[in-house]
Amino acid sequence: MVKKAKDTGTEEKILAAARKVFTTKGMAGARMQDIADEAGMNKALLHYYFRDKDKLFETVFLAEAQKFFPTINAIFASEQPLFEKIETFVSEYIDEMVENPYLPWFVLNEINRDPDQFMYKIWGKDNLPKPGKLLEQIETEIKAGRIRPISPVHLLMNMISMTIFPFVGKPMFVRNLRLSDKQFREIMEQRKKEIPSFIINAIRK
Amino acid sequence: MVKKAKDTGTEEKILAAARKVFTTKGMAGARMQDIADEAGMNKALLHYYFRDKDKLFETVFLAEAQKFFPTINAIFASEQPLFEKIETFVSEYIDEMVENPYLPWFVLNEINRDPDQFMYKIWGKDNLPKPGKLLEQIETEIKAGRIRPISPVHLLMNMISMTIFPFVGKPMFVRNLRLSDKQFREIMEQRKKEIPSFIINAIRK
DNA sequence: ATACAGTTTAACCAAATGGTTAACAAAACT
DNA sequence: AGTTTTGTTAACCATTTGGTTAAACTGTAT
Repeated sequence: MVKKAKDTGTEEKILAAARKVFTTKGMAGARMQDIADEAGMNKALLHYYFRDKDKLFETVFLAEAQKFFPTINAIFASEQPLFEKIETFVSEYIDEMVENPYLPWFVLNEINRDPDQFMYKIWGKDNLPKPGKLLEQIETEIKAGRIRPISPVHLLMNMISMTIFPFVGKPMFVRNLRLSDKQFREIMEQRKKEIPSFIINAIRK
Repeated sequence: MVKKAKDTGTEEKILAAARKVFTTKGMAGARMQDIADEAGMNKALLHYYFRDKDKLFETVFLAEAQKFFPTINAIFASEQPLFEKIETFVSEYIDEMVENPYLPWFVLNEINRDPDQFMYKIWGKDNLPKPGKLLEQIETEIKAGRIRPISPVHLLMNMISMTIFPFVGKPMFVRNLRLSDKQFREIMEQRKKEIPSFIINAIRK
């Protein structure tokens, strides 16, 4: 009853290939044959390890989605003061996306395909991300007169938007601002400081 | 040689149906039969009016993309002072997207599928959107000491991100913040004021 | 009425695609 | 060794899907 002995890691090869194909072409556009080719093996093997296309996709997708919503709850719920929390959030997200630039597009695509089904898979029924604490913190700061009055929802949206959107719209930005890939990465690196400072300037009294 | 006489507007029906199906399922996920069903007619008619799937898609796509990049160049190049220009941009874009919420996702999806091909189709070879003037304006304001020093590229990215991303990530926001469709629309309406004021607070000295 | 062009449909076709199967190879086990 | 279990492949199958065709229908001009 030992686990598969030798094994060059066929299963891993499949997952890697599937990830590549699914993330670039999406579920509908991906072909099982493409994945088999990419993995350098027979198509039937995909079915041997992962029953069918749906199952394979779901496996890949869940693994990727975990990256996209990483320690989000931990950050939201932590005891850090507001400004620090913003810095942590922005910085960690950008780091993740610099390494996997296709991620936001892939995940958002799925969310759009079937929002309810999706959210349910990621967070279980009740493990929803709770921005509640963060929203409270914002209100507290406003009442204490330390930051300008702003609807917490808008602040949250602004932060998330500025952090994630450049990656979703990367081809657009790269093309229209005539950026090289290296330049783009540098700019994203800068944004880890730039966004928090932008936000803080906007709200600090 | 009169134009097609009668005509209940078959061509328009096809386009409307195709738009609906393509924008919700994407090019790869859309089925010609779906479109025919949606339009209430025989599949062959689609080919009669628009040779093949690619042509039909391109027709729909170009029409939609025009909405997404509407008067963008006019705004960028106008003589309005910086702060007003920001207000105009945000406000016009949000108006457009409130009416066609699927638009950003659809267009960005295509850009990702084939960035070069796409950009080429939208703006011709040279009709690229020129953020140059806007970027200059920003630099002028900085030199004049009226706004804090900030890289124009970041400012541009921030503005575009805050404006567009909430629509791309709508299902995510709606779900996690537990918003009704009506509430979402109200929030977007608020953002027409909120975003410019947020930006101005962030950069004004 | 008849002819005729443009329009619409049902039936059909070939290629693509997800999935299966039966045979074969390689370990693992006795 | 031989036998059983696991991994891998080529060939195959059924369905889906984009696209075609030939016939039928519609209106208009002759």
